[in-house]
Amino acid sequence: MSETESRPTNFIRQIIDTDLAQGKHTSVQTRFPPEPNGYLHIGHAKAICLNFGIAQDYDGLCNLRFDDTNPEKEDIDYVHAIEKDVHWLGYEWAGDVHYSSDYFDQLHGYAVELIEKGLAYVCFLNGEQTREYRGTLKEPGKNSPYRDTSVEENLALFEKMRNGEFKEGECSLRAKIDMASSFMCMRDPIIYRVKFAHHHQTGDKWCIYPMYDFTHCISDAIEGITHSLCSLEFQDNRRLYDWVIDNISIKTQPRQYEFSRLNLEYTVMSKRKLNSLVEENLVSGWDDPRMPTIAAFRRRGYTPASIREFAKRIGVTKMDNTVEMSVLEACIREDLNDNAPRAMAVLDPIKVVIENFDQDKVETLNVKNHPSDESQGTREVPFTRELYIEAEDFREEANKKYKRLVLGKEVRLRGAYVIKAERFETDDQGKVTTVYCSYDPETLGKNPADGRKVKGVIHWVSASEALDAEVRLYDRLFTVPNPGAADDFHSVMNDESLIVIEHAKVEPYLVNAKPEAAFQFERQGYFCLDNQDSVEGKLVFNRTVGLRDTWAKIEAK
RNA sequence: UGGGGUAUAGCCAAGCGGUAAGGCAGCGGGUUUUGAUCCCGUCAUUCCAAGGUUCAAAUCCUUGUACCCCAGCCA
Repeated sequence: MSETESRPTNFIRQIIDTDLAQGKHTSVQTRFPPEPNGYLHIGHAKAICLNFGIAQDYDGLCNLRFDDTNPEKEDIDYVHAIEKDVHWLGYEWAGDVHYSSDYFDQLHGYAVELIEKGLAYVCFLNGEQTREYRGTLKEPGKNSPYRDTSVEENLALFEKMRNGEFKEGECSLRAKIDMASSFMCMRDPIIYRVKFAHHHQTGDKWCIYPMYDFTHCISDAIEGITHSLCSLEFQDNRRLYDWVIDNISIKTQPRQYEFSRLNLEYTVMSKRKLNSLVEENLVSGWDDPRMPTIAAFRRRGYTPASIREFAKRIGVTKMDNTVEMSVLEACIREDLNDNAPRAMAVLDPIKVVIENFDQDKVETLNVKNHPSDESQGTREVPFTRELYIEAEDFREEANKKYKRLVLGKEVRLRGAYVIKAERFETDDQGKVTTVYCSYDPETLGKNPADGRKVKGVIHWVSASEALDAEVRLYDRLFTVPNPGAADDFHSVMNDESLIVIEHAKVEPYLVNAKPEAAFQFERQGYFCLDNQDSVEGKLVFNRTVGLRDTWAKIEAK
């Protein structure tokens, strides 16, 4: 696709422009810093495109850094999944992957430095007491009784913490700042806690782990990050970020800027809710095509370019926002309209018998793979006496607005002939099973010579040559735009978010389909082969997104 | 009067004292062997509200209002 050529403009890029113009920086260094405790979702994609996009446009660098300071919640599997997602989106990080845990020795050193400066102390208040001492939003906290322990003793105590001489929760290292600060995070925040946990990178080397606020700013400084971009909820934390940097002997001064997270209509983005969808088997897994995860979008048939374009279109601001699904859908349709080869598939088949076509003949038709892009070539599509068409494409009678096959009238078979419905058969329930037609052999690749107008065009496949395929039609997971606001999201789940069509009929050329590669099934939408369940002998297609359907609107009126 | 943030169309979003970009969605029309695509047209006399400054205000000032975030040894 042709991604919008113009460079995005947003308040962060304006800050960078100013910094560069004023000589505050000569180059730009950003980072994408996920905690490896889950799968990336479309909201992370926004952050990835922001950070890597800025690095690209400013000839700078963007690091991939795993913010792995809480081993209990993290797993090496997530780091691999995240690396894959970032690469899939089309980005390359600078040098090796970084980990906050790479800096545990240095972090420890800076903690000791704070203690030596009288700016940190070991506190033996338990969790409950710590909370009580912290005060409330409107009332100041009070000083910990351990706040005035001598530097020497704190040094010894911290050493004992490090050596595993205290139990988890027994004590913590706290920065000595201001228990009356209006910023809750400045009320002597805990910067190290005891955890006898095995770490996926550092093994059992440590039994104390640094907290986010202490770690992140120092990691940024160590890596020479110039602009540290994070989401809005860290605005208060910026005061602590700056306090730490200002009070340790480190030369670089990274700056933190905050932007708003992405919210998407009809889905949820919180890790907790996504996790329960998986845990409760409400979806098949983290990559269930209905999920908002990167892995799910990949499996569903979204392209990296479409996600990047989406990130560009939604912009970057500090405003709370909830983007409509239609923006995402427009991005993938735009890409796939240009790039997806066309094919024909019949999802709800009824038989058509062309009575004046030879019984055993298989005519090979050459059909264009793309209506306007000649470079995509043609393919061979077999035409036979018996075909399948979509059940909804035939009616015994209909008004002039219905441009499909009607008894006694003509319609064009896409890429083939004009046919006329002569009679039909139904089953016991009255459902049409077979339509007997005649075809006009003079209409292949041209209109009827006598000037008859045939305005309808329908898709079809050869009954004998078509392949069986399972087709999965996905829809939004929830019935309301903001399911996150519901008391119980279970009550607003869309029970028709997945419709499985077991026996769809697809044209034979689709046997060559590759996982995740898109096709447009003409008149229906964009589909790709499922990357998990499609195996030799069993084709499984996922609907990425339907075509715009103005007929549905007309019909609804 | 705890603090930190944000208010521009249905949804995103430009705008940075000189008279409201763009995208998505919608609506109307044209082309079309996909009811797709494509093309054309249309869509904020007004920027949360009310005052004020100014020749000129979405932009500056004042006072309000609404919404989001902060009291994890999570990130």
